Amino acid sequence: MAALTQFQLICYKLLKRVPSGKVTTYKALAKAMGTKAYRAVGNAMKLNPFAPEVPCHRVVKSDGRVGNYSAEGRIKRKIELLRNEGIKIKEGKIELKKYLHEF
DNA sequence: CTCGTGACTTACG
DNA sequence: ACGTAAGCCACGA
Repeated sequence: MAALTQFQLICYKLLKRVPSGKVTTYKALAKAMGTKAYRAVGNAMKLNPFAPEVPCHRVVKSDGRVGNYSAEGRIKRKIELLRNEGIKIKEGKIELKKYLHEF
């Protein structure tokens, strides 16, 4: 059962705001919630009880790299999903200039 | 409370 | 560009 904390709920809520075809970074996410818990944000994604509801695959690292992914297929799956949304990826990297969504 | 872990970031060499 | 170190926060044991 989901024994969620406030921190998690905020992460998911913000993440749901990200439209399809766009991505966000852990940094932007943490900043939007008023904290520097970049790592904690990642932990929240890992927990992700709202799997398809929360587009955790749209969260990438601040340098444009895909980062990690806990679901089946790991990073491969994440890239596939992003590509499916119309996002082009270069050697595991994303053009943040083009796809970065700011809150 | 202290400690270890992590889907991170930045700085330095 | 690459690897390492330090900093940062949340969570479970």
